Order: sequence, then structure tokens, then C-alpha cells
Amino acid sequence: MSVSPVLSAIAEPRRLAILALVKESELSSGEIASHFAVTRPAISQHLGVLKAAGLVAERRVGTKRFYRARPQGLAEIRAFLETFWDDSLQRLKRAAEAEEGR
Amino acid sequence: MSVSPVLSAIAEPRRLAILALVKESELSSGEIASHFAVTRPAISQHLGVLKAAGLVAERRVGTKRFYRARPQGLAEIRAFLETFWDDSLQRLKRAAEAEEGR
DNA sequence: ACTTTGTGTTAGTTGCTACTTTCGTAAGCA
DNA sequence: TGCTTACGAAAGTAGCAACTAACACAAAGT
Repeated sequence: MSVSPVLSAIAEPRRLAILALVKESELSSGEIASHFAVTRPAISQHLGVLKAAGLVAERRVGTKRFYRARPQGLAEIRAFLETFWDDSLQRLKRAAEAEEGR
Repeated sequence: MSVSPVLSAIAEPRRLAILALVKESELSSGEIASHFAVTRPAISQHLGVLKAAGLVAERRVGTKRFYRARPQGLAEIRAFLETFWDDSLQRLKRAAEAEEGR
């Protein structure tokens, strides 16, 4: 999966808050919604986005649906940013060496 | 600065592409724009967003404006995600220990 | 002074996205 | 079989964001 869906998923403040919530403990859709001032369907949509981005996992038991954070999803972005960052640093390092060498 | 502006800045595919471009080397606004199919003002706006997020630095010389990636800006998100991620892992570790302990 | 070059700014348009309201559905209970 | 609970899905709306076209402006050349 590309990184953009994951990035735009956590770029939304509300979704980041949801993610922080289900990172602490597994919660049902209703429990999550009760923490916010928006309607339940809105939260449901956010959960759908997070799930599609691979940032949360869903577990159904009866009529309830429990959600929990999926650290592997976060690891993906982290790895991407690390590569991006390290490449950038390498570039700077090479530039500095070239500067020194002349 | 909070993380959301930085995250939403790089969540935009075009801006991420611009960032990848100025990460390689310092480029002028026009040079950056020539890499894309959109108009120059559009790129100018994107550069404004990236600059506001602290992801690029601007250097003016004559009528030209050169942009380069600012690794510190990327480091900020990376640090944030690492904390987020590590907290999540700690939580999992504690849960596993509790599981083992019973 | 005039023109050209390189760029940001503004106004207006289109398209996306977060939201609400309403409806549908599956599971549990009387 | 109803009735309730706990959800997601669909449709419609409002606001924002990415874009274009036209303008403004500063620096450098002629």
C-alpha cells in the first residue's frame, strides 16, 4: 500500500485522537463515539478510513465491534519517513564532504 | 508547532513529490514547477504550505527564490510517530506480560 | 525609462471531505 | 415474533483545499 492514504488518515486531528484512544485499549464503536461531540456515524466513517489505511483492526462479537490500534500500520509510515529523512541526511553529508574536499 | 499541519502537508501527494525534489537539491520555484503538469501559482501555493509547516527553507537571490528541504521539520513528525509507536508497543508488551502472568 | 524575467497574490471555480439525518441490518432478549 | 441494541450504509450539505486565470511587483538587462 502507498503511504498517502496512511498519512492523510493520521493528518485528520479527529482520527489521530481516535487512534490515540484505541492505542490505549480496545474499544467498541459506541465507546469511541462517546468521547467526541460528533455523531456516531461520523466516527464510524473515520473508523472505516483508519481500517482501510491498516491503522486499526476490527473484532466483531455479537452486535458490537471492537477496534484496536495496529502498530504495524504506524510502523509503515515510520519506516517511510526514516528512509526519507536518512536519504536527506546522506545528501547533506555528501554535500558537506564535497564542500570540504574542494 | 503541532503535528497536524506537518502531517497534512506531506499527506498531499504533490507536496510530497515537491519535498522529494527539493530534498535532492536546492531548486528555484520555476524549476520545481517544470516537473509538474500544473501551473506555477499552484506550485507556489504548495511551497507556501510546506514553508509554513517548516518543511522547506526559502533563499532569495535576485528575482529567484530557491527552496530546499528542511530535515528538522521531518524529524519532528518522525519523533512524534516514534513516541506514538513506542507507547503502543509498551502497551502490547504489558498486555503480553499480564497474559503470561496469569 | 522600458521591457523581460521570475515569482507571489488574489479572485473565482471545482472537487473532495467531514459531517448530519435517515434508513437498513444483524444479534440478543421478552 | 416483535422489540431493542449496536452498528454500518446511503444521501445530502457545508466548508475547505487545490487549482486556473489574471494581476502585481521587484530585480536585472537594454
